[in-house]
Amino acid sequence: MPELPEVETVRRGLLPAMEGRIIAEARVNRPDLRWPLPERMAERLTGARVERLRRRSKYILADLDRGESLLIHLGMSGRMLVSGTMIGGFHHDHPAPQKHDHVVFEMEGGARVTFNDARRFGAMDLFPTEGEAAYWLLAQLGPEPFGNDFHEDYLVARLKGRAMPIKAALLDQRVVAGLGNIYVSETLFRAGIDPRRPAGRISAARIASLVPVIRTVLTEAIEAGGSSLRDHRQASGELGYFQHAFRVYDRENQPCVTCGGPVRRIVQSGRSTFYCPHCQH
DNA sequence: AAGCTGCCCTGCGGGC
DNA sequence: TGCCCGCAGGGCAGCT
Repeated sequence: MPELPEVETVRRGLLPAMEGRIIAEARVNRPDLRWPLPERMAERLTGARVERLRRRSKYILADLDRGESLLIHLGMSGRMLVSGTMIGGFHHDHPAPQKHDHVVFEMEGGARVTFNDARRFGAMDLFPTEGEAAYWLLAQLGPEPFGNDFHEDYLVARLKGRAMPIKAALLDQRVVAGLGNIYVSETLFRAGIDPRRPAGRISAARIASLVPVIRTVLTEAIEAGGSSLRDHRQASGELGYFQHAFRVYDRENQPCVTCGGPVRRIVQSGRSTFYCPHCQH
């Protein structure tokens, strides 16, 4: 499900319930998600204070006051839902427990945060906060799209000589962190680049043009609360609405917003790509 | 070493 | 209504 905009939307929704607050009780309803949960996770979290709630790529990171950080990944179907707080002047009651509620945080002050993940491609782990750079799930990640390390010269150099299609290259989290299947298709459409083209054979100027396009697409998506196709919910349970702004994603055979020709769907490395063969070269 | 494919898992929509 | 198939916002592991 969640790419950078969805994860950022969830993080922002969790901030008032979690940042600066103590986890009064952590409950773990099963021993594993994608991988086994860390040893004694419930005990290691219960009583800890969340000093900061950050995002890196598609991961939410909660720095605790005990030298450890909690990593949360939503996989494809993961949700983090807040209840028991005031939202927009109304009290948000605790809902009935749902199937696939795998981890629950009761926060001091009455908020409850529930991690629900039907497909269980999500993950949680604990790592030493000081050891973040060496931590295996984060060590290989490329620059954040909004960070200073992500710029035109970097992207041109990083893709130079690469034979893989530009679609696959932008999906590679070592090149740039946080893009997924939706936003790569949307980015390449806006940049007018054919997703099948070998990354290293696209002119430097056109590769450079991807940098501001990526930032614009992600910014617009965050402002819309992400894209809700199937699973994505904000922490409040609300839907995102960027799917209404899709120009090509999930629009197979519908008219291109620019030329009116049909949007095409192809499969690249096992995943759908949507593009306009008339507008993208 | 880069670049493929398979696979983890559940749920849903469409066709018959 | 039920069954089967294909497909889904990710990314690791194991090949070539």
